[in-house]
Amino acid sequence: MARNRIRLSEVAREAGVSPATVSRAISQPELLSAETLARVRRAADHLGYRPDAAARALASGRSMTIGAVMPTLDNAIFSKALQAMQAQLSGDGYQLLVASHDYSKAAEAECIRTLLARGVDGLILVGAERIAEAAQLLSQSGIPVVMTWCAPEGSPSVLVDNEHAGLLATRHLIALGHRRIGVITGATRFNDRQRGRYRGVRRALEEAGLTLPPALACEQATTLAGGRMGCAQLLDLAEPPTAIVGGIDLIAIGCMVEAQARGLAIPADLSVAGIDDLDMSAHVSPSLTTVHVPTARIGAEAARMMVAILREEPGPTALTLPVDLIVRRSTGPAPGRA
Amino acid sequence: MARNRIRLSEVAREAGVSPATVSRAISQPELLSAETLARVRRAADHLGYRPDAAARALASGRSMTIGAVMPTLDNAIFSKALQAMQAQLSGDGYQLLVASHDYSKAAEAECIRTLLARGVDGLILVGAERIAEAAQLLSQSGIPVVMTWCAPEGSPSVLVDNEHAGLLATRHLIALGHRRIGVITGATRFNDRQRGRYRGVRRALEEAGLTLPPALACEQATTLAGGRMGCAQLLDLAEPPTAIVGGIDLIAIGCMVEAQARGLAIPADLSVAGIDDLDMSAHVSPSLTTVHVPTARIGAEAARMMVAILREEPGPTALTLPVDLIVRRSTGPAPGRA
DNA sequence: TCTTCTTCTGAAAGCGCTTTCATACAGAGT
DNA sequence: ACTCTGTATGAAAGCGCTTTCAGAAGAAGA
Repeated sequence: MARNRIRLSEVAREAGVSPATVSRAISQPELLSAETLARVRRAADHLGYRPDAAARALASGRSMTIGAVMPTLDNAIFSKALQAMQAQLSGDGYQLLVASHDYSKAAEAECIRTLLARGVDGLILVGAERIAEAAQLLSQSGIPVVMTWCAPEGSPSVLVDNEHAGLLATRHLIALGHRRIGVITGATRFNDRQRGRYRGVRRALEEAGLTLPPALACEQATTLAGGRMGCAQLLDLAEPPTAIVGGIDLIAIGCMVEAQARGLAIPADLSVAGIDDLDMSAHVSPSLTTVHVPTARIGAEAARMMVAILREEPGPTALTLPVDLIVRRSTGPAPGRA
Repeated sequence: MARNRIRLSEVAREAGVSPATVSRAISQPELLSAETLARVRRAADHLGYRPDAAARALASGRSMTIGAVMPTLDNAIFSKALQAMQAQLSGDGYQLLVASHDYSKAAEAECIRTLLARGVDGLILVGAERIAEAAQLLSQSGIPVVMTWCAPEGSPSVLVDNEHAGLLATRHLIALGHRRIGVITGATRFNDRQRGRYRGVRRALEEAGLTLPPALACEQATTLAGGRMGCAQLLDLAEPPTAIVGGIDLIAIGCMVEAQARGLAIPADLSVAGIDDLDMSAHVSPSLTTVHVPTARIGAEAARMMVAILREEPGPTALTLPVDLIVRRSTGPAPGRA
């Protein structure tokens, strides 16, 4: 922190008012007479005054900082949400403090601890599931928490119905006549989003009286490479599936790449559907049928909700954003039913 | 900020020492006797004491916070660098304060202003070019700045040789016999990285005695869609190029998608090369020939350098990371030279 | 003219920590 | 025994701002 900066007291002297008045000019200008306000502003501009955030935070008990804890930044769905959060928050004078934990629940707790120590005014988290220590830190802290993607009933949240997303993708494949449908998800153990999507897939199959043989379901890293590996595994089965649902688009695209590398035509030999609707999904070839998840809006709405809560504005404190099926070229009739 | 937190003075009372001693136990434990230190630690653990970051920042003049100003988070190269920075910094007890400006120089200056007001101890920036106002803010602030990707001589930086990257990609195409080579870059006006790459392309062409007709060079958004549009533009020429260099992989991949959508075979009808080496570039079909840029390492090294500067450790203050050509399947001999 | 409000401004007490300076004490040297 | 170090701790003064409380000044009502 630069120690040679102009201080509030110097502005006060320059403007011929007390420090208290300068402080009010910054945070509660409506309390001052127009004339005084103008004088203070002129002095502040003239000296190039910038309030010291640490001092303000200490004196006021508010840091104007929101913490965001994400699994990773290295995945468009999260970096996009973050980008939207940041844009929304900075419009309201807040700043984002970012931490990521690479899908480790212990690291997540550590992130939360660090951000709390930084005195964030609120915390935006991904998913509902965390270790007891983290949950305790949160409840002790007394600051508002907004959860995204998944959340328990009753807590402030911006959600998507992951189960419904899985359901939509799978129903679409069933409607196309597919009966052997495979599913590749990310690790479900520490990831309630993937778990919900997987549940949706199963429910759609049950609805249609179909079963999901264990061999047709596998878990992989939530990356393109993971998708390739999962697809390879399914295609190597004695009875490979005619369609695959990927728990996220990255996995689905990995499937397509692997299938094409093996000389299969998509969708003639294999249909592939994803969930997320990344930018690139419309551009891969063939374009990917997927379930659109409004990632950026999740970020923006979470930020908006956080600010509303901090300002104690009334308003809905739980929001579920719609997901919808986007049919493109990567899915088609099951072989033999064209 | 929670106001019901345990304070340092309470720990002091519990441990039967002065507040100064507790403070030293936190930041300069080597000054205390083993016995006192243990007593203070026990008391702190027992009460669940967490120091208040704002108060520490105010009293010490150090916020233990580093600001990072990125063009966007919605591009893997930056989110990956950020992820690496964050991992590196948190190991050293620093936290990242992130801001993004969507390639607007005015917004960038505003980001810098905001982060400085937050009292960051250092600033990591992308690119060397910024408006005068921003440059002035930086020099006035007196805090260390590390620039990444591009930087003027003499300032602390972690660079890649963008010109060399453009050169490598283009030389490779020339070696394959291509003579009409098109180039699609991001806007070069406010982006010194893209400008450097473009320069490299031109230099390679000049070396080979080739020219770059204006029609074969175009600027587009640094997105997949931008690549598609640029490619469409080049392919619609009376004499389209036989090879295209994309200023970033995203553009190159967009080129491939567009060319394939028009029924062209890659690389038989058109060769495409990118620069960056995104994860996905190895997995698109055909896999993309590109110049590897060590994005994550840029982030990690910038963070490391920043900490070293803050600790006044000696060490190199400018680092240039190597780029190298990765030949994959998207480039091949020029038509008629197979 | 004298209250009674209202509106605006100032004085001063912190916010929770760090850090300088001073002090106390133990051991070493003479 | 007496100074001289050096080490371990404490007292107290801030860091730069916010906010409570009180007071001044002017407007309005009686």
